[in-house]
Amino acid sequence: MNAEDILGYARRTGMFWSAAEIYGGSAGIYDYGHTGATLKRNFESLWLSYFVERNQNYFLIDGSTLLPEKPLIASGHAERFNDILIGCKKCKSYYRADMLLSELGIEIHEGAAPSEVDETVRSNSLRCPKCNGEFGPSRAFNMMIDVSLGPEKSDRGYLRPETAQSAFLNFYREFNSLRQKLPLGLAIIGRAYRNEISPRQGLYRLRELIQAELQIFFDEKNWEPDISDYAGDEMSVVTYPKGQQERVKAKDLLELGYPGFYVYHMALIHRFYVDVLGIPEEKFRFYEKGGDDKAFYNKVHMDIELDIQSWGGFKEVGGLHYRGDYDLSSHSRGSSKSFKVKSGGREFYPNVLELSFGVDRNIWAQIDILYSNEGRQVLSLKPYMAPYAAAVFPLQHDEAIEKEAESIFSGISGKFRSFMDFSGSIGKRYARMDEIGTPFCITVDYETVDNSSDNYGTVTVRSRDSREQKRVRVSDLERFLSDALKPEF
RNA sequence: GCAGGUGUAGUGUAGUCUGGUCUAGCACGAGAGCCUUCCAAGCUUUCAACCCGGGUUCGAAUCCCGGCACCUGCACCA
Repeated sequence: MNAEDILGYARRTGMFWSAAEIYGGSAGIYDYGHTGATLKRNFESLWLSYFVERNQNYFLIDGSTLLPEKPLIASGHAERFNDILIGCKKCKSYYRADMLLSELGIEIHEGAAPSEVDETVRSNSLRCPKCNGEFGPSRAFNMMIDVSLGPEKSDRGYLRPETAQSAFLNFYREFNSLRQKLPLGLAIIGRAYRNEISPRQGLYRLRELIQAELQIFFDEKNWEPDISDYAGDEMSVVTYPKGQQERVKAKDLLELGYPGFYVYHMALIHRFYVDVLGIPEEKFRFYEKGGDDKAFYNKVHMDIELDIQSWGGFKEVGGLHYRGDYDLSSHSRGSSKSFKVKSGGREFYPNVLELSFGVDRNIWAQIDILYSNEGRQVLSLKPYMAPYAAAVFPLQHDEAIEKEAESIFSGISGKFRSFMDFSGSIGKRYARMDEIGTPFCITVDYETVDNSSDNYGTVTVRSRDSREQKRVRVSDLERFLSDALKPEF
């Protein structure tokens, strides 16, 4: 399926669509509908229980999406997001002023204003390297979305460009509140904002996006998660600078020199995608970034990539970044407070390992990879991911059957997200549930309500993928569902 | 932001070049009813669209202008 097909599917089935679409919408801003919002929530809770809640040292926090200017100056975002763009009047090519000038061997101080860039261009009589055309006036382009605060709108703030900053800003308080133990993991699931120039391809490049991030603060010299269970796990990795995709075992990565804690989390992430979400092995890989592609503060930087047909191949859906002590040291400088910690007779800035996931991209990826419209239309989500856990159908229009169906629905609907439908043929109702990935359809038939039948008090439960049915006692339904919906980890 | 393309019911489309027969067709879909003892069946019936604004014309889905949005490429993507 291409991106258009997925958007059509998503609109039709209540997954997501352009925000404010009745006014024509706006690129890079999406709303989730009744199925999409639940799918997203399921992904978030699964992520939370898998990566965060299973570890006694990791905790969920929440942070404001609106931040004052200062922390974002300290983090480097204000400066680095403030590129100056300069465009050729003739061929309309745009350049980043700092890159253009340094290529031409002209020095200009960092943070130069557009007027200074224009003056430099004028005094050096610079022209477009492509067509020798004249440059128009340069202008600042800020990837962050700024807001003005206060009655005079005099205080500048920004919508946070990544959730990570909220974790760094709150490290000090949480570290003390949690009695100064390392490692300490702070997880945030929330929204972030970037003024992307050209948001496209559905949920790939968004101006408002949802991130699920876990920032783990640790002592670089003293963190060795037990990797023995994972040593033999084999996964696809493109290492830098080799640039070739290979199958590598976790223990081999250790020998290649990647830190143990890094490899441990690679294996954890790999299992999350393949075992827990059901992504086929060959559609998952790590892609190591180096050189200019790597953020300067990262010591090791791997993108988590999935092979997504509608996006034309392997695309980034998350990242595993060893950020060193960049974050706490820069906020120490920025705030004039020390975030060094004392441990083992040493005083140091905790290092940070960041697990970062784009929630929207992961939702799209699951639809892309797990939806099939060849023959039957089925979304093969893991049962615990599906927007509805179960649907309850009366086989036919019949008073006793419908009454029993309603009673079953009210019995399970508070515990499992459930759906009920009385209309149309049974096959059509099954098909509708297949399309949005409902793993189980519970059908009340004549035997259910016939006390002379051997099957009295039982219903048929149809599995989405096999279409097979088995009879389950109504009184066992709750246990059946809770077993079947248990996440696989 | 630049260039090109596109914009018709919930979805996918026909019609646009060559203005009228378009009271906008089709398929899927959705609703109501009938039928039906398990996989999008059938029958009856209903619902629903020309992106927005202006202009030309006796007459505009169709031509022109402006806007908005989307798609593709370029540039951008700490």
